[in-house]
Amino acid sequence: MTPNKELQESRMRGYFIESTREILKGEGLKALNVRAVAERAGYSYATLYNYFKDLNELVFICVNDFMIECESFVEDHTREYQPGRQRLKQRMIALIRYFTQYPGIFELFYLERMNSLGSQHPTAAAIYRFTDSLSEADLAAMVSGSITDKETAENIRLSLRNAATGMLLFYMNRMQPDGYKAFMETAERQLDFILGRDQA
Amino acid sequence: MTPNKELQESRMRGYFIESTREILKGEGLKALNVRAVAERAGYSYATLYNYFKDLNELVFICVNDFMIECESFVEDHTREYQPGRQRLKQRMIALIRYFTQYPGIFELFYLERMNSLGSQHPTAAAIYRFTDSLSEADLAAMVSGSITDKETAENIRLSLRNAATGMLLFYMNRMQPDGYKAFMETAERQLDFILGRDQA
DNA sequence: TTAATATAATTAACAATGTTAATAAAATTA
DNA sequence: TAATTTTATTAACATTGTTAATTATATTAA
Repeated sequence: MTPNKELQESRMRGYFIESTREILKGEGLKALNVRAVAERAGYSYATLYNYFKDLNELVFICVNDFMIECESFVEDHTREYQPGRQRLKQRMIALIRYFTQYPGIFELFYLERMNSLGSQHPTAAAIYRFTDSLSEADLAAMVSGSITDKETAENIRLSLRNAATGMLLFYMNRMQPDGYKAFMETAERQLDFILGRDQA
Repeated sequence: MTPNKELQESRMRGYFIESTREILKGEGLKALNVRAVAERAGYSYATLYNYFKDLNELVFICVNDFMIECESFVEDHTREYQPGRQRLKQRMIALIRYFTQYPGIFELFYLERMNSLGSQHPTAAAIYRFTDSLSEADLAAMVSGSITDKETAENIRLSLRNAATGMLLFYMNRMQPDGYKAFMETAERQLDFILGRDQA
């Protein structure tokens, strides 16, 4: 019987990745450390280093997973809409919902640790383009449907990105506006303001 | 001769505060630690604890100093303008300039460490209101001059705050858009978009 | 002025965390 | 089954924040 080394290794990696995911989703970055990850995975802290270069590697893997997860979440919540302005708004709302549900993931994406590694890291670049990738299709539809011109679409793209991350940053870091409901109402008003009123 | 205890203590505090300011402005948060602050101040690391509760206290003092400094910077750069939309735009540009000049201060204001302390801390609240306080007067002027209605002014206020912090966040963390000049052009376009074209 | 006391500063030490080196355990092969 | 390779664990080190113990300095009372 020839042991399947690759399968074994991939399982081991999986245990640590799953453990990291759970901590990040549950308690957030502050609670993440090598010993906590290893303990939850059922191994000693040093074992982790047999499968990953360092803790950051694990974090990056999770960031990529979360991006995919968030994208699916947004997709699932906007299936009934046609590409265009209304769907774009709903997509942004879904994005905001996802992050308020998992504040630790937002923190991970836009704050702290990303800092520690250089900006050229592919994961950092992917995060940078993340909200853009979510708005891309709808903006294209709006342009081709002559609802907006190209330049405005570009401004909307940037404004949406800043509005989403900005509002979440302030909401989570300083808990303002106070309470989820008030926050979502403000968010919706902001989105309407950026996306403009009916005009086509 | 009766020694002036208060003067002595205030001088000592000053040495540590100045040291902290220099490190934050120069090398940023990552380089800030108790031993570095104390060494630059010319004392042992433990001496710091005779004058400050902990490193965070020192950081908060600096945050407040930097807010005042930034406010003066903005004021100095917009003296020639009348209150209103044009000045508001210039004020935002000045704000962005200040933070690009001192990335460490931006990082300090909006990222990392603020996290570590609760959101109820008065310094956190002051940061939250910081951009609002800069835009307040001009927005009021725009409303009273019937250039915008109250609701729009409120939307502009939020959008400006998000745009400023959002663009800086992306620029500094991921160095995008590439280069200072391109960044400032994008920033100006964004501000124009948010503030709206001539309409009064 | 000098001994006693209070104040202030320093070194030693501890805890938490990331990481690596040395050792032990387990699995594989000859 | 012994030798070897692979994998996992414990020990250990570095960094950082913080506190305790110790030493040095300044102040006060005789």
